[in-house]
Formats: sequence, C-alpha cells, structure tokens
Amino acid sequence: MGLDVKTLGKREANKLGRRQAIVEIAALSFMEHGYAGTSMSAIATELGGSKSTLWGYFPSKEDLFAAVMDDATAEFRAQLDDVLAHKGELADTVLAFCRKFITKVTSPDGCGLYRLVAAESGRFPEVGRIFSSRGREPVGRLLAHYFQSQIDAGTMRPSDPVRAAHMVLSLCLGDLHQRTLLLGFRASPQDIVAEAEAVTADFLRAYASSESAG
Amino acid sequence: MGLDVKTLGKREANKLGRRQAIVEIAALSFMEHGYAGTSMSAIATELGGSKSTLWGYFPSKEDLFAAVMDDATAEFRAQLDDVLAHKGELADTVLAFCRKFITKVTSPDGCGLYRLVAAESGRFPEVGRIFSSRGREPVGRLLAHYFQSQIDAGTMRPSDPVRAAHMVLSLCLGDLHQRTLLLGFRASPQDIVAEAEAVTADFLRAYASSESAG
DNA sequence: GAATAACCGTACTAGAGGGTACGGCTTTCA
DNA sequence: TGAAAGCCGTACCCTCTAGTACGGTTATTC
Repeated sequence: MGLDVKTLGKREANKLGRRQAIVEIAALSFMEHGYAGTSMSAIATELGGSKSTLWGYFPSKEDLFAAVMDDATAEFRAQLDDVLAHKGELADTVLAFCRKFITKVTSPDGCGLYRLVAAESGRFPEVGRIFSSRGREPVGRLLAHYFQSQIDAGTMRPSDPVRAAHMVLSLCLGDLHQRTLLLGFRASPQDIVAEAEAVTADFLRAYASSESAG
Repeated sequence: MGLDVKTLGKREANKLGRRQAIVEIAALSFMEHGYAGTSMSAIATELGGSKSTLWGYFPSKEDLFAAVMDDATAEFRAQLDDVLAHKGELADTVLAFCRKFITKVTSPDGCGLYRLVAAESGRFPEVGRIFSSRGREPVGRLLAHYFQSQIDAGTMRPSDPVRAAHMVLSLCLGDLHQRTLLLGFRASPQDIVAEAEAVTADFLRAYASSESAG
C-alpha cells in the first residue's frame, strides 16, 4: 500500500514484519502439505512464537490462508507484469516471455502454488477466482494486446490475438510443467531454454506472417 | 485380472463387488475433499457398512488411496486407448482425439482426478508416477506414433512427432481446462467442440504439410 | 519510570480423526 | 444342519487439531 516503513513506529514496523513472516511460513506449509494438512500449531511452532501470537494476527485458519493467497498472487502478477514490460522483435519477446513463464511454473514455488490452487479451488471457489483474476487473465490480456500490435505491424498474420495468447500460455504449461508437477522433475536452465524455444517455434509457425516465417 | 466372476463362488463375487463399491465411494470422496480432507469414518458411513468391514478390505487409509489411484488410472488409460484406436484423415482424427480428450479433462471426474493428483503428487511421488505412466505418457507415445505415420505418408511436414504430440496435449489442457479447474466452469459440448477445432487448427498450421494446409 | 502493546509459555476445552476390539447376526457352502 | 466367513454396530483408545484463557515477560512509547 502507500505506507512507508519509515513513517511507522517500531511497534507498527515490527508488527508488519512479523505478519509477513507468518504469511511466508504459512505459504510454505500450505504449499507443502495442502490446506487440510497444515496445522496452525505447526505454523506457530515453526514461527518460534506462541499460538496466542498467531491468533492475534489471524483470527482463524481461513483468514491466514486468504492472506497467503493474496500475497502469492500479488507477487506472481508483479513478476509477470515486469516480464511483459519490455518490447522488441516478435521472436525475441515471445522467447523471453516463455523463458520467464516456464521458469516460474517449473520452480518449486510456482509449482507449489499451482498445486495448492488446483487442490483447493474446488472447495474454496474464491481461491481459484483470486488466482485466475490476478494471474492468467491479466497476463493473457497483456499478451493478447501485444499480439494485436504485432498483427497491426504486420509481423504476425491476421488472426485472433486472444487465441494466440491462449496458445502460448497453454504451451508453456506443457511437458516440462507436467513433469515437474507430477514427477517432481527438477528442470535445469537448459531444459527451460529448450522448451521455451520449442514453444516459440510452434507459435511462430502458426502465427508469424508468411514473409517473416523461418 | 484373468478371473471371471462366473468361476467364483458367491462369497468371492460379493467380496469383489463390495471392494469395487468401496473404491468408487472413496474415489468420489478423495476427489471432492482431497486426501487429508477425507475421513475413513465418513467412507464407512457412506458405504452403509461398519468401520470393521472397511478395515477388513483395506488395512489403512493409504492402501485405500492407492487402490483408488490404480482404479482411476486404469479406466483413464482404457478410455484413451479406445480414442486412439480408429484412424482416418489427419484433420478428422486429430479433431476427434481433441474432442474426446478435452471432454475428459473438463468433466467433473477428470477434473477431480487431476486436482487430486496435482495436490498429492508432491507428498506421494508414486501418485504422480502412476498417473503419468498410465495417462500422459502412453497417450503421448500413441499420438507420436500416429504422427510419425502421417509424416511418412506426407500429410504432415517432416518434424519431431514427439514434440507435435506434446503440443496437442498441452493445447488440450488449455483455456477450457483451466477455467474448469480454477473457476468451476461447466463446459458445454459446444464449448468443447469449439476448443477442439481451435486446437486442431493451430496444430495443422504448425505441422500440416504445405500442400494440405488451409 | 510508568502505562501499554505485543509477546511468550503453558495449560486447557471440545471435537474429529485413524485404528482396534468384540459380541451378535446373516449368508454361504459342505 | 452346522461350521465358517463375512458383516454389522458400537464402544473404545490414542493422537492431533482449532481455538481459548491466563499470568508473566519484554520492548516501546510518552
């Protein structure tokens, strides 16, 4: 928010820091054990504090979970906004986007978050809603907007930019992501680059304008 | 296995039937509430029987879960094998495959299974392994094999059939699947057909041989 | 230096969960 | 017809969990 730590007293600053620490510990625990598998007592223990303190910050397990989701999606969105900020050649931009995106969805963090969301979005509809509204949807919109500009510029053939964006996003959630999710595979930077190049190639074959296609 | 119900006494037949009933009830419960969120007592209650009976069939919750996974993946694989059995025109076959596949991954069953697997494969590596080894991998192999035959026949351009298969599978786990998974969206048959046609179109643009491309 | 906000540890309630034990009823099967 | 397998209901044990209560301790603030 608009608050600067410097304008706060030590008490308030410590409180904010402590809250953040709780959220981060809880996020790890939720990602590792799921919602039902995570106990408040365990969080309090790992935090080092007492249960009273924990309940002082979050009046219930559900509130803590909501705070974790808020925190994680905000960070997710910030990173992806950043990825899409720069512009350059179509192939280079798409490749860079895919690298960043695949890196995220094959990282332990991203994978854990995806697991958590997939598991709980059935029981807690707002979990999926928050994740979708702050993750996939805005990223898809930005990507589609970028593609529209490329279509106008003639580097992409006339087509539906929204579908093109969906294609790239789906391809980025491909083999590497599935193997990470299901088999615990640890993708190397080389793996990620290779997959990003494959995705970019598939995309260019389907959507690049004929004169610029390889 | 190779056993025929007719060769069994009533006792054995009843026992098998009862076991199957338990597995099906447990599957629903696991898909709806997750592993940790499912209680053995609840399963026993829904089964109509007593806890003793339940423990008589499965000595622990983990054993029951494993049985559920085995059952679900076997059915999954059988259905997908069936889908890939017929052959015809490239575009028609791919479209039919996509329709079946997308129908499955946007069905409540398929979605629940995917949720369950995604959630538990972190804690139980064998869950993801079983699912992968009997779902995505054999399907990918069959699809790649089919694509190789099409490449040989000249209807697909020379390319890596494995990557082409990955592309189709990834695209089928696209927008519709994500919306079902995260937002509880109920896809209509029309939605599924539209997505299948879009996937097929993207695939053909990227992999059809130039003379047969539209 | 005193009021106070935050923290700690611990002990507690109340409930739910996995898993066990047991005595009696029903069905199969020889 | 009678043994045995299977099923049922219930009461039970032990552990874990969410959440509460409370008295003492540290750090901030005025």
